[in-house]
Amino acid sequence: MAGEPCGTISSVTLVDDLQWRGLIQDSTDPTELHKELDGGALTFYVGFDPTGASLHVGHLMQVLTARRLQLAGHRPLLLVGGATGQIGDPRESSERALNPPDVVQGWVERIRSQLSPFVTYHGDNAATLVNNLDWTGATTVIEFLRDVGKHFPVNKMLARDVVRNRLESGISFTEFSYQLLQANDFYELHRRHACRLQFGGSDQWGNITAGVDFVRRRGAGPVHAFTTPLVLKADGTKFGKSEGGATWLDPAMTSPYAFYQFWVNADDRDVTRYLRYFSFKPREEIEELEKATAERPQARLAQRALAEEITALVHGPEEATQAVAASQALFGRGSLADLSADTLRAALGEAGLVEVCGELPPVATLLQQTGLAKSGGEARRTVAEGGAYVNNERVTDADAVVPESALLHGSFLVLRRGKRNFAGVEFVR
RNA sequence: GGCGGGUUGCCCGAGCGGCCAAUGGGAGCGGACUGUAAAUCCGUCGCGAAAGCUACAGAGGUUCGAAUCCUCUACCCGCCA
Repeated sequence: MAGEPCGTISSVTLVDDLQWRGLIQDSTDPTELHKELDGGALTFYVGFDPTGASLHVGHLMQVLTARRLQLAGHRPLLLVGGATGQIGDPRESSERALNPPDVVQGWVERIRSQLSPFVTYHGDNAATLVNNLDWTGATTVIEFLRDVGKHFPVNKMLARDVVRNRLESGISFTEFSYQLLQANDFYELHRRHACRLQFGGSDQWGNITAGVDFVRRRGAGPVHAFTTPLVLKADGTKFGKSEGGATWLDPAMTSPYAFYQFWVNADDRDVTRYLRYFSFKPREEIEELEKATAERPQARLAQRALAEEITALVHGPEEATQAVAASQALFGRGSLADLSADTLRAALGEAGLVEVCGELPPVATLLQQTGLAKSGGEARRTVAEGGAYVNNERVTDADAVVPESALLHGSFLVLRRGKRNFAGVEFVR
């Protein structure tokens, strides 16, 4: 897992570094923020709502920024929203479906353990994992309406972008109330842990400033806040999606190999920005890589460096090394037959290896069994389109059975769909 | 509470009794060109080898035949109170 942070970055440079990286989109008071962040140890918080079984690369922005602040000597409170996750932050499009409480509870546990390796729990600025259900769960409706609700003018709440946009299509009182919970979180963390800073994604700006105001209205503070920018892709599609799904941090949902591939495939126009956002490499090194991308984009040096670093950070150095080796083996120039059995097995293991016993089924079935095609029809279509390969040779007949003589090292087949989707078959007699 | 409008495939959105597995766009997938990049062009896009099966919010009904008509239920959106 991620290495133990140990305050090595000089805190004098923190705000400059954050700014150079483009990590600060909005902030409540730039001067004050500067003073706070470049001053002594400060307690800050960032929240994650359990809206699924795992965090994904989109959350990494916040996770790694928290790590960055801790490395600079500040004290992180990582909040998992056991309460807010049961309510749902209003989104632009439409009302969310409520998830059952026990399901949300399960997700809370998973996300807590997922977050924990990114920060350290030792030293003066040890991190703490908190759950807003701890203070929200026991509150009565009357208390909440008196102590929290009273400080929220509905006219102001209605003016917020997301809410305003939803007035046409409709918004439940439940979602409308969401920002009260988040605002109250900031107050509670200020009260309990002397938290003085909250950050989050730019879509959280409204909720965050609501919290800043709320703390002040209750006579506490002052507290500060900033947001990180939304990660945008040059082609306009959503960051974090790849091969038809989200790129998850959970290795069971997105393998370390697939995770590595996600970063390796970054667009030239995006990769330097990603390096600044996500990498912990020093500025000079990142600038070198930017130069390399400008001069020789086809070498993909920046993509490789980024992919290896982030994979190591999320899945550990060993998994990262495996992913690199597997990628080299599969995408390398050389012939597959030249790879040693161990290398081949390891590479295919990363890409996804399926065992087949008895007799080899036709190619279409293999494509389906390895997950390269979702259905038999899709497998056949892929072959018809000329997108199916066995051992890097295009397959023309979906019903063809691969002869045993084609098995590499007597037992392996390398299946490929399109240019970059690999899977392996291990034939067991 | 009353009245009216809506709910279509991953998303948007046509269809308004047979010719509809359902026009079109987007996303996705494949090919060509490349650099595991972008842009572009081409193809493809419910499940099934096929026969066929399952689908147009849900449940019933009318009909030889329904996504299309009727009834009820759920949800959404308006207008009036």
